[in-house]
Amino acid sequence: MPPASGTTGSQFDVEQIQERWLPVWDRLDPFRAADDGRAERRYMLDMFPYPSGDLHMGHAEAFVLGDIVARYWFQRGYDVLHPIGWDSFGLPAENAAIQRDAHPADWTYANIDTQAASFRRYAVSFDWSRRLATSDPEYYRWTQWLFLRFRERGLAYRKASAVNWCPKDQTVLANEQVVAGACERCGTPVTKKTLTQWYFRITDYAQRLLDDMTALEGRWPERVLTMQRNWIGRSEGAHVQFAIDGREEPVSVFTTRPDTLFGATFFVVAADAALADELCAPECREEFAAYLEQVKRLSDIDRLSSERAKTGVFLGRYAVNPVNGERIPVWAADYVLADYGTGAIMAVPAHDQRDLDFAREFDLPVRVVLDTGEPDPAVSGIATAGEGVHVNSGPIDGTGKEEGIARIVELLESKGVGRGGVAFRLRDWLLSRQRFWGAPIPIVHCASCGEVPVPDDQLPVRLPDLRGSELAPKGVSPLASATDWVRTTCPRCGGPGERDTDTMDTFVDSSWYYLRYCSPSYTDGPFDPEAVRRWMPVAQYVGGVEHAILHLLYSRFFTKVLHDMGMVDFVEPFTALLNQGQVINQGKAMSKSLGNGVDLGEQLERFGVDAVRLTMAFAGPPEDDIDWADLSPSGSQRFLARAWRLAGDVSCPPGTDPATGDRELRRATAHAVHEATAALDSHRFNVAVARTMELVNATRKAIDSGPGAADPAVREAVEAVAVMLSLVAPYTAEDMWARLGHEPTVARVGWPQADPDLLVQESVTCVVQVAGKVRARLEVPPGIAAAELEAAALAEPAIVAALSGRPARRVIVRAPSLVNIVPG
RNA sequence: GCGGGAGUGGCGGAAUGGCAGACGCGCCAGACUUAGGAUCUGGUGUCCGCAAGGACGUGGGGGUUCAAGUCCCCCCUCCCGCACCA
Repeated sequence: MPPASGTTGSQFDVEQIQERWLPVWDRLDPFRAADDGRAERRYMLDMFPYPSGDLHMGHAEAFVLGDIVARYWFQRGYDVLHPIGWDSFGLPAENAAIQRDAHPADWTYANIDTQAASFRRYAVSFDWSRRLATSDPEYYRWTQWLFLRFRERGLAYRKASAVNWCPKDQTVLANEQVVAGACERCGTPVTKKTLTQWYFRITDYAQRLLDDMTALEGRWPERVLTMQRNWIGRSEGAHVQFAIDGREEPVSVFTTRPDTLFGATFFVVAADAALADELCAPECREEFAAYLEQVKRLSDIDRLSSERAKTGVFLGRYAVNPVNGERIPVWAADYVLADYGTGAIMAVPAHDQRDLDFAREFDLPVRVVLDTGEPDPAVSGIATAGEGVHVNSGPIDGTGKEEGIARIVELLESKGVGRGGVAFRLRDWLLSRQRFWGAPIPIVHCASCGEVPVPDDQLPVRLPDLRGSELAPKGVSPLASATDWVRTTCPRCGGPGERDTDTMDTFVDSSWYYLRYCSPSYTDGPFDPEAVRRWMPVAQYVGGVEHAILHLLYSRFFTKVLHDMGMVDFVEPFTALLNQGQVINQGKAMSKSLGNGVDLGEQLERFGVDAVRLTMAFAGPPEDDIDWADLSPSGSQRFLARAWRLAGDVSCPPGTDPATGDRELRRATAHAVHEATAALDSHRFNVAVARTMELVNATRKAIDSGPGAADPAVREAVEAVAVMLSLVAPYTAEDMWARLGHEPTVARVGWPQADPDLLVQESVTCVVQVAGKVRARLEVPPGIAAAELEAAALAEPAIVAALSGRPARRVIVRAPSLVNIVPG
């Protein structure tokens, strides 16, 4: 039997209210997705958490915002999918396991249980039946399955190259995980190491990842789109072939300024590219080898330092400029990147600052081919990279930049030595990790068959049982030491084989979890295509901007691949994205070293769940950072108590027709509902709360000094308050609902409708301005005619006075709210 | 350097080109109280004024408009992202 009354007494007892309603909600399970086709479906997704410990203030902020959206949709009658799960593979679990001499799963699943309990108490409207964790074998089985499908399509492949290496975590990192030359996770400067690793061919999708962003315009934060565009980094230009003395094949370079081709005075190859080694003449070998050693020792941080002088060595070879046949020296340098374009460039020192710096360092010639009217770069040291008129450029002399580019590209194409084209900054996604706690790469290496995929019916390839010090980083994957696990038979020939000992980047796990939620226990594939058709794409995604590139780009890539495989019928997974701001304290990010951390559990203990949720929602626009020191959870608690007391004051019985109630309060209710609805639709949660507060104030006034507690309009108002509060302060709302004589749960009773008749005001305050300044106010009927309003305004004594005899040169009337008189 | 975003009371923040400062915090005063870190009421942008009232006011400067926090141009400051990508 659900309790038909709320907590008793006249004191707002937070603790008692929370204890009362939690078990009731457990029993009712009010937020399970029906998926029965009776209502329009909407998918509200929060970025799933990493189970690093208990929930913190940041989680509280992010999840309350998503929860308000989900609860609002529930109230509006949608069939809402609002799932929760855990991104539960990853390094911290391994470190904890080493420290405690335990298995990473012990720590991981204990933390998941802790967070789940906290989410329950925090009253997030999850469909708990869909709970998943990426470290569950039933989940990573399908991560492995997807990897194999990608491989079949040529989208997962192995290659040797110089990769980012974190010396502390003892693992490779994807480009996206290197921030300013340091490991995104631990901040250790990243070094390079040549290894054979697995990659996803995300570069095949670069153009589509870029193009499809137009559909996200206006629905995703602009800065996220910008960051992705920058990351993909599309450049237009030309590929130009340079013949090299003594080499059969020409070397192609990419340039965005083919119009400056006549100004190329030397040629540079990335020192760490295979090409440099190949091109090096025997007499330069020694010097080159020494230089290469020096380059490899540099960390990215040192290498990227902008103050650093250019370095390089001459390779003893010459390249031939295809447009003028000029022989130019070939150098190796580290300012050219091995993995962008072809790892080689034509250097035009007059019009590219980097090339100019290099030329000045090594006394190479500088030839101006574009007159921009600026000082000679050879003298000033400043390359002129803008617009101008071409000189010393044979057939394109006299042309500008645009035309010069077009003409050169034409010339190159006609001679068969180049073509117009694009280059992307985006690199393929390095997915192997030399770590234990991740999804094993389902490949067997066989001496006679090579790379052999593990057959689907043998998935998942489960992790061996390693624990404690067995997981300590040693530069190769801990899996390699599990010899019984590594040794296997080749699925193809039956001979001896060895398992791949790397695991997948955890971003692979999170690139498809939103699909798994649609059918979390499906056993015939990663997801039931029908369920995905019903729920996807995600209508609203909520999460931190720290995933602007990594997770969101990878998920978009996965979705497009799955689309091409015919498994989904959409190309973008997340229709709308909301980036919540950070919770900071005293102007700074919370941190242990600053000692300014705020403990979520302690806040919840002191102020109650609802007050903390309300404080987060009311603080300001959801995407702004909120400084906890500026806020007042105790003020939130006071407000909730005030709202709660209203429910105890209502004295007409449930079901009373409000039509006979006080019209002024009824209008206030309609107005509050109307405004709150608009605010919620545009994610202005703080404004929605403010409108609820106004209604509480108006209702208090009506009870104490208006029509009184027995007026039916009072009940109508308080019931509206309870429903509006059910999004933000579910405990308080539920208890109010019970005190009003209703059964639980208020969360599913439906959003109030504002009666349009009540939204029309009986009279409107019209502002009368003279020369744009307010000089009088008139109470007028809302339907007043413009001419009548103008006459009334001109007759107003204060207006006559303000005009002081001047005639009205012009009168602007915006009936019924404004009249502006422009004096002559 | 390139790109993105933001500057409104003591504070967090409101405001389809149409009454700037909603709502809240804080503060002041009052009521009820043995008491108040409870509750309720009123006040609270700045300046002048006893008041009525007036002037000024959304980072700075121009502009468009009957009317600008809002639109346009220039400048200043702050935050964020990228940063040898040829």
